[in-house]
Amino acid sequence: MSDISEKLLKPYNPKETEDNIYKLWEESDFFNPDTCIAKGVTAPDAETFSMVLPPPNVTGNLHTGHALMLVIEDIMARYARMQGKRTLWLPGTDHAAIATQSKVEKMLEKDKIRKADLGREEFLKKVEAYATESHDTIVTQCKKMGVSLDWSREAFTLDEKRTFAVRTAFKKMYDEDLIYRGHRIVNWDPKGQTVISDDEIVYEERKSTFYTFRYGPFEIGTARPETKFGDKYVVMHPEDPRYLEWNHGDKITVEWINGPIEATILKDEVIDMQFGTGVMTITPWHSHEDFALAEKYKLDKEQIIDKHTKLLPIAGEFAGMKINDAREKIVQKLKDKGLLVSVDEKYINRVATAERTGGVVEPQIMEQWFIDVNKKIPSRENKSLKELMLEAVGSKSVKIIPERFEKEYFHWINNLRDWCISRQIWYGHRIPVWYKGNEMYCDVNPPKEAGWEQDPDTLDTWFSSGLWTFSTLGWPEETEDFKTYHPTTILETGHDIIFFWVARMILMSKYLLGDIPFKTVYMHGMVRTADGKKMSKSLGDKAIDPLDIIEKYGNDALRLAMIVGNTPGNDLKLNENDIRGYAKFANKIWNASRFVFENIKGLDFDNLPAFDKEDASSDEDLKEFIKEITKEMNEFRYSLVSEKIYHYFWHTFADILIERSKKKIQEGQNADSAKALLYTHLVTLLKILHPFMPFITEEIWSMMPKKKNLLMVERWPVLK
RNA sequence: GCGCGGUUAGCUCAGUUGGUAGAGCAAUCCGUUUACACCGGAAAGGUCGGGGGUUCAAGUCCCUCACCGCGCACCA
Repeated sequence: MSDISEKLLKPYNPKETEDNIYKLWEESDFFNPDTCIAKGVTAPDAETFSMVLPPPNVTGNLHTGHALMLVIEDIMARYARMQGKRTLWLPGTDHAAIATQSKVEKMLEKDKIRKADLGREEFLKKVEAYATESHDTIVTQCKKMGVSLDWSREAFTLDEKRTFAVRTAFKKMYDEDLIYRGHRIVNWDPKGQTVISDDEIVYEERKSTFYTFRYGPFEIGTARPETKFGDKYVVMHPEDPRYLEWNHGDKITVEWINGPIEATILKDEVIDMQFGTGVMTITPWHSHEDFALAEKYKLDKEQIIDKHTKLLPIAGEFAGMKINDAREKIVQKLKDKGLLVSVDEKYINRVATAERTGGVVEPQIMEQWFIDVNKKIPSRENKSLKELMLEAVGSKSVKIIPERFEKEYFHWINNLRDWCISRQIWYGHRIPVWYKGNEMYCDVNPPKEAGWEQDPDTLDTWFSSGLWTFSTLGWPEETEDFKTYHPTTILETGHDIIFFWVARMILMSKYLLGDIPFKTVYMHGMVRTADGKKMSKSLGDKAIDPLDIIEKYGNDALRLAMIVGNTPGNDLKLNENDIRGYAKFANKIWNASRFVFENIKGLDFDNLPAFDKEDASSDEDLKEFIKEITKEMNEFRYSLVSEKIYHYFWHTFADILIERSKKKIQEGQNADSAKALLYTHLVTLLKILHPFMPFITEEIWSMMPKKKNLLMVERWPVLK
C-alpha cells in the first residue's frame, strides 16, 4: 500500500497506468463470459447481453470514427457486465474486398508493379500479407482504446469458418432461386475494373458542358455526345403539342455523326416536356433509364463503350479512342456538319463515381450475379426479401435509435433494386459456382470430377458482412454460442452504413434464420474536426489520430470528450479543449480519491459507522441519483449520464461532501459518519464512472481496502 | 423535386410525457484555507433562426419562411 500511496501523491498519469490496467483485465480473462461464469462473477443463468463489433476494414489504421464506436460499445458492454449480465462483445475484422485490394494496388503502383503481371495467386499473397499487417495494427490499437472485447472469439470475414458460412448462405439462396445470374444493366467502375452495387456509388456535382444538336427535324440535348453513335430511337412526350405531327413508331432518316441513320420515334410519359427541347435520344447500353425504356419497347441495345472506356467500332473513325479524348472531336465533327445548335458550359451534372476508387461509373449491360429482392419465398411464408426487411423494422422487432433512421430505412427498401453481388476483383469470397460447358454447379465444395472451372468473380464484401451476427457465433453449425447469443442484443454502428450493412444483416438473418439479427440498432454520428470537416481518409494526415490524443491526455479523457454532448445520430465535433478539460477531471477524481484514502484509515469496513442526519440525507441523494441515471443508462442516454456523473462527482462529492467532511474530521464531530460517507460514496461513484472511464477507476479501485475483485466485474449499484 | 436533421450563452453542445433556460470551454472579479492551481468562491452572459397558431403556460406541439447539413430521385 505504501508504494501505491506514493503514486497517488503525484498528479494522475494515464501513461503509467493504462497499459498495465489493460494487461490486468486481459489476464483476468473477464472479457470472456465463460470465464465470468467459471469464476462466479456471472450467474450461469444470467440474462444475456451480446453485441458484435462492426468489423474494421483491414486497410490500415484506426481513426476517430472507430474510436467513437469503440467507446460507445465499450460503455454498453461494461455496463451490461456490471449489471451481472452474461456479456459477450465479439471482435473481428473485415476483409473489405474492394477497399483492401485497391489499397494494395496503389502501393504496388509505386513500385511500378501491376496486378496482372503478378497473376491472381501472387497478387493475393501480397493482399493477404497487407491484410495481416493491418489486422495486427488494428487489434493493438483497439486494445489501447481499452475495449473489453472477448478476443478468444475473434473472427475475420474471410477466415475458414466465415467462408463456410458464406458458401452455405449462397447455396441456400441459389437453390431457392433468390440468387440468379443474368444480363442486366450494372454500374461498371472502369478504374477498379469491377461492377459495384447501387449503394457503392457516390454522386458528385460537376460542372459540364451541355450540347444541343440537330437530329433530323428535332433538337436533342446531351452532356455526353460520345455515347450517341448508336442512338436510333428518339423519344418525346405523347402530349407535347410541339410534336403532335409525329406518331409513335414513325421512322425517319436523319443525318448523324457518321452519316445517315434510320431513327424510330417513340412516345412515352417518362419525358419531361419542360427539360430542354422535350426530345431525347436513348442509349440503352449505357444508361439505366434508357435501358428501362428499351426493355419496355423491346428495342435494340448496342454497346458503344468498352470496359476501358474506349469507343467500339460503331464509333467509326473514333473507334479505339478514350471517351474523354473523343468528346471534343465528336462535337467538332457535328459542328462542321452544321448539326451543333448550342453549347451551355454552365450545366451542373451529377456524376456517379465509385465510392472506393473514385472512378466515373459507366453503366454497362453485363452478365452478373444478383440477389432477387422481390421474389416470393415459399419457405418464408411467400414473403420477398424486401417484405422481410420491412417487416423486421415495421413490427418494431428491430428498433432503430434514433427513430428517424427508420424512415430512411423504409425509403431505401421501397426503392431497392436487385442487389448485384458479383465483383471482378480477386480479393474476397470466390463465387461457389463451377462451370463445365453449359453446365453450372453450385455447392459449398467444388465438384469432385475434373473439368469444372470456378467462376472467377468474388462476392460483394457486404454479402459476408450481412452474415456477421451469426457467422461469428459458428453458424451454420448449431453451436452453444449461437443458441446463447443470437439474436444479439444490440448493434451499435455509424449511420452511414445503415444500408450497406444494417439492412443487409436484417435481410440475411430474416431469410437464413427466420429471425432478426439484433433487437436494437444504435446509430452514432460522424466524427468531425473542430472546424466541422468530416474526419475521413480524405483528410489524410490532417485527421486527428485517437492514439495521439491518448498519448497526450489519456484514454479516459478522450472517452468523455466523445460521450458528453454526443447524442445518437448526430455528428460530433472533436475538440481538443474538451479533451483537456476531461483530463483535468481525471486528475480531480485522482486527488479526491487520495483525500478519501488518507482519511478513512482505521475505519472498520465490515461494520461501518452509522451516518449522522446530514450524511444520511446525502446518502439518500446519491441513491436517488443512481436511480435516475440507471434509468437513463437503460435508455442509452450516455451523453446525459456522463455529464451528470461528472457534475455529481465534482460539484457534489468533491465540492460539498469532501469539504464538509474536512470540518467534521478536524473537529472530531461526527468524524466517523463523515469517513463512512466518503468511503461509501467513493465506492459507488467509481462503479458508475467505470463504464465511462475504465482505466482510472480500475486503478483507484486497486488501492481500495476490502476489494474482492476487479472493478470491471463489480456490480452496478442496484436499489430496491 | 421528395424526405430528414440542425439553427439554444463568445465557442462546442445538452435539454423525452409543454410548467418562468443548462453544462463544458473562453472571458470577468475575488481567493494560494495542505486532496487537487489540472484548485476554490462570486458574478456576468440567451427576445432558445424569423413570422404566425394551439394553450392558463411552448426551446419543447402545429403551420410557414430563411439559412446550413444530409439522404433519395431526376438530369435527354
